[in-house]
Amino acid sequence: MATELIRPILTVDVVLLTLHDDRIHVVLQAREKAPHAGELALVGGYVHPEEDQSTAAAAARVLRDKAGLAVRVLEQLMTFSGGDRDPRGWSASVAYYALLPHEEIAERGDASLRMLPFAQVKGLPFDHDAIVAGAMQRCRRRAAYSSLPAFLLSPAFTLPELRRAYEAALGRSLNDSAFRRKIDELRMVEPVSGSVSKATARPAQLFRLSKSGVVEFDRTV
Amino acid sequence: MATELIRPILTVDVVLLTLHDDRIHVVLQAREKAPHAGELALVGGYVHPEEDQSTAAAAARVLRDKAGLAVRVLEQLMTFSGGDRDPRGWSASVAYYALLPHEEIAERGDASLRMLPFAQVKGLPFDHDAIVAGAMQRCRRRAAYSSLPAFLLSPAFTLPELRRAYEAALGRSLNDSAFRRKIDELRMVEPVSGSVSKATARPAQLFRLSKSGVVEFDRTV
DNA sequence: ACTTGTTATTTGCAATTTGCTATTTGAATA
DNA sequence: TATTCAAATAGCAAATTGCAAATAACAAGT
Repeated sequence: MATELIRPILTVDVVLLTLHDDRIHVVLQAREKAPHAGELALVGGYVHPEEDQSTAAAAARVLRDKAGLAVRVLEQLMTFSGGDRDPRGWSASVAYYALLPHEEIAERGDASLRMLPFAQVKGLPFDHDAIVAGAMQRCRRRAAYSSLPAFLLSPAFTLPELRRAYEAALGRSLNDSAFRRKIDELRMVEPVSGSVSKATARPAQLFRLSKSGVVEFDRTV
Repeated sequence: MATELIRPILTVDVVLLTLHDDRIHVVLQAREKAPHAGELALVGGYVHPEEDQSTAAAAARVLRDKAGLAVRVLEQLMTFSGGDRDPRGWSASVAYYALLPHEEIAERGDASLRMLPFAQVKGLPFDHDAIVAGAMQRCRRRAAYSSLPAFLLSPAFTLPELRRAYEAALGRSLNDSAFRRKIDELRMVEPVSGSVSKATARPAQLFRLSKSGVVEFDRTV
């Protein structure tokens, strides 16, 4: 049957999110090739069936090869498709989102990476604006009942830092004492020895996640 | 570049969910062609780039042509991919889930459709077991803060019916009076003239959704 | 050493939300 | 007309959440 012969282009795109200045930032990279060469866009690339075990593996490979990054959280968002989204033809892009601490980008990330506050991300090529918007919406919702925002931070963090990560992800401020109570009841974190001095005030206790991956809770955070 | 020439197979699969006997059922169809000809599997098919505007359009087309159904809710779940999931080669399947009232299937659905309680769905070909499990998990979570379960019912329904739909979707029983209070506070439904007699007891008021699509709430239902 | 400023952390209570149970209502049936 | 059944409502107890004051720890200046 002829239709089986027409196979669309399959790509992956990764929405890299991090925290800076108490705001979620999107990590972008100037495109090396046409179309839209030179323009800032999501980190992405073709799926290579002969070497990628899955689209998730393709996303991890692209992150590694093009951005020099390894992430602790890489989750699939959804697939964007159609004949108009890419001038090269009918295509489907499996979009992923990844969270990583800000230091990672500076220390290990490719020098070509740029960071933009989410609110300022617009005018990206292809349908990348929609992909970014979708990723933020997913993260917002997921932040409400999971440990996801903790992955915007280093493995060891303070409770005020964790609260600010949640606030940035949720887009609203949280009551501090209620937040601590919840984190405690949900058994989300455990203390690690050491503390952080914030220069001119009482130092905060350091914590780490009690489970290594993203945990979903029954209740809201 | 050679890798651009190797394009994987792209398909869509739809997890059709409905309510029967207060339990979520999955609608399956015997496959017409190899591989796995004759076996029950998800309704699905190839994406046809020349006629499908998007994978969502492909899913709607497949539902229409292979199952004879039009659904009010068709949402993307996620994409399943890899070299092992289909003997025809490296493939990606964009999975969707759809909800529809039980009567629809009997009245308009193709005669080849079969309905199985979710708990009994296993041993499906390809990775369809995983796709069904993913769809149920997504629906469970989404049911907690949206009007999704209402789409398992006819457009006009009673509050006891709506509660049972939520209970089936959430997998736990709900307190009746607390449920009514929530539905009221969320302004989810509005009464329609007429009522339903349940044979031997007080008839229930009929309601319809106040918004036509799936609505997400800030609070839990 | 002592005071002041700043942020972390704890505590207690008020307000809200939720869970539970009993009561009332409306229709079919005997 | 009395009885039965499920729908719908009402009222209170328990749990959760929001808020604000009190306390703690450290740095820097007096």
